[in-house]
Amino acid sequence: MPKAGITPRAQDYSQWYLDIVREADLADYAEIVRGSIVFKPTGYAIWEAIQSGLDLRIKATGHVNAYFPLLIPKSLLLKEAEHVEGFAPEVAEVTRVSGVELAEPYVIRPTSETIIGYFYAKWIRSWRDLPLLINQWANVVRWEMRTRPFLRTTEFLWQEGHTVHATEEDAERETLLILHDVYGDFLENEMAIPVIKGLKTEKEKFAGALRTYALEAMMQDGRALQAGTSHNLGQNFAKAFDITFSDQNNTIQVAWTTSWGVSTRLIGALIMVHSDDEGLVLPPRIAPTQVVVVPIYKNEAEKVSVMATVARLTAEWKGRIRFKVDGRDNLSPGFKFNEWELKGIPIRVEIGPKDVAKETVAVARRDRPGREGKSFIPQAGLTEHLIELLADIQQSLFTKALKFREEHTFFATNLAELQAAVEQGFARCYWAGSKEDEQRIQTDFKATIRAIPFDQPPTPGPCVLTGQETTQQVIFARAY
RNA sequence: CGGGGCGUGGCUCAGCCUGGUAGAGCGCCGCGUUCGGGACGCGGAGGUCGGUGGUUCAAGUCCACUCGCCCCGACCA
Repeated sequence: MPKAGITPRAQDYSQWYLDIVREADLADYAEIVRGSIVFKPTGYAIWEAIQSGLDLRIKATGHVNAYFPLLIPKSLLLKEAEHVEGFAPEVAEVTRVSGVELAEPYVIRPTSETIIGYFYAKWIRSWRDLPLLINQWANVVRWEMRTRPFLRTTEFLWQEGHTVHATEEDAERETLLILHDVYGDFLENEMAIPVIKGLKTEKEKFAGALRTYALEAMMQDGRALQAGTSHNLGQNFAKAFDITFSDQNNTIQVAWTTSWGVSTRLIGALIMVHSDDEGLVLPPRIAPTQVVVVPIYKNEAEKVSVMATVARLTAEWKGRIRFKVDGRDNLSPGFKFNEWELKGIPIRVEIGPKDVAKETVAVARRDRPGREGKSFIPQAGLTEHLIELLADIQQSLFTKALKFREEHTFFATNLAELQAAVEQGFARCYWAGSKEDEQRIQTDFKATIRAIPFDQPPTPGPCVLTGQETTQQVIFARAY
């Protein structure tokens, strides 16, 4: 039974997504600021959980955090030709202050390669200064044409890593380290989102990059969402910003740089991968609250004994389970059950007079909504049971998402199959086409090459478009 | 930016065609009864009708402009 206020996915997937955002109280429209949202406390708490999981991994791989200015002199942005061209349409400028025209306008950063490049050129003198491994948590502004809460907003929050290396190999190793050990590990193990990792085509790569690697996830409507990118910038930015160093032989060398980022879009991915028609579903490792306790009583005497039991049981949870007790007196238990399901709390524990008498509790798991996911278990050993259950929910969410992706991925040998596949999910196929061919597929089928996956076949086959023999397979999909 | 739809109490919407001074349900506040899957009764508060300008004796209603949101498309994390 779908919740009041939530459009079923099958009826209108876009509307379902917006309903979840509103009903789970994640965000509010900042209708006075075009394309912007307010991250409400529940939505921001999810971002904080994402931040802490990523920050841990970013630091574990040797990076440190810093912060660079929001405003970038316009002249700096213009230094890398391909980069300018890529971002020009979506850059906002500050041209006047107090009514007076500025001698040189500033742009609000759409990303920080340019201003960071300027400072890196100042800071780096010797091979001993390398590698330089810095990350920043920041907001950026891109004036996109069409916005959607979390998935694409005018201003968004993200982290952007910017590193400098002495050799091309080092830069490439860094780019892949981030892709696998930071993003891939975090997405799959913390967010329970299975990803396809691979290389972007020339058409899809970051403006100014040598090559771009990305992680692509499948949403429940079969569309792809780029969850993160890691760019090997080669020497393009180093040349434009004069990032050079003296090597061991005292020869001046141009450095190699990388950049990589994930954004608050991940919250959108989280919603679209796991949630259902009952509301939000949060993986336990990301959920700001993992267990909610709903006490049940109908008079003061029952309240006293129930709350005593709640206090005794939850005392053991501190430091092991993130939980809260819903002590609101004005709402019925049934209302609370529905509300916490809507908000995606992984486990609900109900404790009433019968449980006090029988030394049991009712435990409901969110990944199986309604009464179906509810069982009565003894109070003895409850803490361990809940911890195991959280791990089980985490695992089953990942397994379910992976199964969905596999069931919606099809191998295409011709254009008709390719079209049919991208209407359902991902199309995997041999590809030897040009950039123009890729554009044609996009025009005809609304699908783009999301990735050239790392796992490639041992044997060649005919290109889905040209028929030419090739060993390269790609993933086509409609994308967010 | 192009095509379509929509802005009226916190939310969902009616009223607009055919101008006459604003309504419903839910929510909210108070009191009481309730409480194991979205409780009920009684009483109450709450709206310069997205904004600006115009037409008119009179505008939520008609006209123009503008801002924002949603859907589809092109651009993108």
